[in-house]
Amino acid sequence: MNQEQKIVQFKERCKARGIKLTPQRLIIYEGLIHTSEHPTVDMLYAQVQKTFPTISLDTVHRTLMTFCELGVAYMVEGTGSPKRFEGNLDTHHHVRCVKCSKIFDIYHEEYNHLSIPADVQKEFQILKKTVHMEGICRACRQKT
Amino acid sequence: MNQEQKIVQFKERCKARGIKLTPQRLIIYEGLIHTSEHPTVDMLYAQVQKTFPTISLDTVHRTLMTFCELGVAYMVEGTGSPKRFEGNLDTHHHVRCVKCSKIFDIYHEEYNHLSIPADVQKEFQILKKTVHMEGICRACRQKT
DNA sequence: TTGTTTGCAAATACTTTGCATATGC
DNA sequence: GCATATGCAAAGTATTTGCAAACAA
Repeated sequence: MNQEQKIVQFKERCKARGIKLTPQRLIIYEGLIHTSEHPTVDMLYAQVQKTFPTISLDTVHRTLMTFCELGVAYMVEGTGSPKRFEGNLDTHHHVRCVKCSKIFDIYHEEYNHLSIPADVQKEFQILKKTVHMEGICRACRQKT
Repeated sequence: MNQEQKIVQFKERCKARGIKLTPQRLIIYEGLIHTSEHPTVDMLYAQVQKTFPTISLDTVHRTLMTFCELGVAYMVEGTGSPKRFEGNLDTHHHVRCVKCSKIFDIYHEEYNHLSIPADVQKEFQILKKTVHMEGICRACRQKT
């Protein structure tokens, strides 16, 4: 799905859920889907502020949480703060550099069809299933 | 490996790395491996305080970080704060309840032998590879 | 018009740092 | 004895909350 289509879908989903389409929400959504760097609240705030100077950090934070509930954004798994977000809903996986904290997307068919163990199936209603890797990226290895 | 053996191994690893074996470190380590609830710093602090009342929260925090560097503990992947830790180093995976934040261990052979995509292999020195699931546990489903 | 959302400010939660004292080796 | 580790306090960062004003529907 291209970004135009995503925005159309986003608007529809807001309407369907009775969530108001404010300019803040739209611009935050656009900021989120135009980057692949899995931004923190602050990173997105800095970005959005360029075109919408009066927005508050707080609104960015609350809006991202709303997006997660709406199902139009994900919070990226990882260890610790700050939280990282993404607007890419295609099935994919992550690898995070433990030195620089950059997160990269992984597309790998093998990971998309993992079975869920029967005992987990029984106890949980599974919402998300991803492979998460940690390591040291090339750039950070060369720094040392 | 049973817990006695883990403690022996822990002491050896401290000595090998030139890390001092303080009573605080030992009691925090014991606390960590005697629970399966993937505790936060605060949870472990509360636990350890029962037998070591003068310990500081701070020491618990710093000690857990030291353990992660030593490789005798892991920080559990997830979304947001507070950090969660575990002393179980056997290959396993996690499922987290998005409602109550409880984390459960998953042992599933299929997950232990996932290949690493060639392009990831090229860019990263991978240190850890786990399957992470999110969902709603039985107890939380029944609450609603 | 009406209930939702925003922006601000203050409060809270979590984590890190600096330093003097204590302690394992 | 000496370098590391601890405990305390303070600072720093991240997140959440309460509320009046603004605004989408």
